[in-house]
Amino acid sequence: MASRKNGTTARTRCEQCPLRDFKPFREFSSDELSFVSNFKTGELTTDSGSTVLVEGAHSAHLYTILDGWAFRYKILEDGRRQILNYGMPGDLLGLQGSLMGEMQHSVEALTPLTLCVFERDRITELFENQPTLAYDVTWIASREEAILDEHLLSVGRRSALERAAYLLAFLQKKALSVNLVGENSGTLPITQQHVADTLGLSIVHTNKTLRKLANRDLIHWLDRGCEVIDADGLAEIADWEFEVSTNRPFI
Amino acid sequence: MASRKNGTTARTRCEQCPLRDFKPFREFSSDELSFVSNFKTGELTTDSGSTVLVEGAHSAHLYTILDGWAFRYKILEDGRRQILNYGMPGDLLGLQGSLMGEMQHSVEALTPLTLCVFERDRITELFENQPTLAYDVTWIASREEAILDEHLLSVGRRSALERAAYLLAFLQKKALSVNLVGENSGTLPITQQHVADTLGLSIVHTNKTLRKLANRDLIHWLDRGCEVIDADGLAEIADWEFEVSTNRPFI
DNA sequence: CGGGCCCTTGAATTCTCTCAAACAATGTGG
DNA sequence: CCACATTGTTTGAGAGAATTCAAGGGCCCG
Repeated sequence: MASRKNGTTARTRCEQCPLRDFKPFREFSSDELSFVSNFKTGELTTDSGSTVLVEGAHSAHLYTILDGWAFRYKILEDGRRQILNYGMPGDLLGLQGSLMGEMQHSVEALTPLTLCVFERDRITELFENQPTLAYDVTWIASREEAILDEHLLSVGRRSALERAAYLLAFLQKKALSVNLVGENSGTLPITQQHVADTLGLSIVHTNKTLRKLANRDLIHWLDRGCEVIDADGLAEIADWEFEVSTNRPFI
Repeated sequence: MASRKNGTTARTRCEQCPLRDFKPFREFSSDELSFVSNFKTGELTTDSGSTVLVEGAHSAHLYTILDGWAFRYKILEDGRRQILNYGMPGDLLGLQGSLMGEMQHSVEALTPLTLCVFERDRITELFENQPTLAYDVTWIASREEAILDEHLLSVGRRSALERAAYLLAFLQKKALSVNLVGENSGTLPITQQHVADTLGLSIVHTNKTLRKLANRDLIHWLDRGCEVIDADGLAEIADWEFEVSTNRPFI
């Protein structure tokens, strides 16, 4: 288990949640807002690199990312790791564990994280009293599924270059939507090992593939991060279109 | 668009749904049952090979498989196809489209299918009046996500032999749970092309890989189907464990 | 200053793909 | 009933992609 800085009580009040100002998210009714405000039992801060949720565990909590980057992954017995998806502000962590008992994947912080903490046991309350929020939760689960579909298509059928292009375009567009990077600024806080473990490639081949993208001036690879220069160019290589989802929910 | 035999009104009454007799599914309260019975607007029968849902479409319907096999897939512009998952009795089709507007993948019948038909627009009713069923829908979405995670791990990190072993073990166990095959009988109604498109391999290499499994007497490959001899042996090769989910929901 | 982590590169090996060809089973029309 | 087209499986061989092994360099931190 990894280290955690601390777990203080709620600092950010839901009524003043900074995420509500972002374009992509939908508005809450005052009823929904007060429910969520009460549903949130605290806030958790973690170091970069710490493990937030562990495969096999029965976590008592459910989190929404308030700030920072995370990733979900699974590992085989001999250590081979597959990164499944990345989490950014507004993303829900641990829903699977809440519904199905045991976590089937782990979650690790890519940067220092700020998480809103919810009690797993109280999710029934949400379904019983807040049908619109329940719908939102299902929407979120369904969206995650759609993204996994796209990842699976990528890993299964795209070439190494296309895969890398897709991943970086995806991360850039997603980060952009929640202001983690700007249109022409900001870096993705990942290493080439993360890219390799997401694409299902070795680190050596990943390195050579990223070099090709860098040589075409689509990205700049920095010390431990990636600056995306031309996300649309990347998306084009991958034959991928980003669907701009406005009005998306979060809890 | 593919051909369809016909689309008659409900034949099978929910109160006498044959799926309710299977071990893995949970019981309904009479209230839930009457809601679902009313929620179901008809029954649809399709030929093997027909397309049930198309990527990009705004389907007005949502289906539960009552009988038969199906698969979900996505294709790239140049025709490369990735099969995402397989559908069997009790599985929900088209939820993503219902929640997010547009279908992001297609669904095709692997055998003749019998589907329960629901109206997309009425899903809000379900969330508003049936919190337990709403929870079930979320559970189902979440479970699909967990399966996709496992597939992604497989395609990303397992060797060709491990991948094939995992897939066949998965299909066999899943089919077994809904009586589509017996413990020592029944075949998976797939071609090697389906296996290839699921594993992200070429058909030639898939053929050679399946041959290895057949030579070890783990499977028998028939004309257009696969007979699994030793599902546990396959699962062992893949370092995979099937989680027996008893009491799982379906709509 | 040493150790650890990350990026980079070359070379040999292994895996997987494409191309090509054949055969078996099925179905159709004459 | 046979000729023929179609679909699915099988095999070999050469080409291409990706892996492992190996090694070196840069940077940060204790």
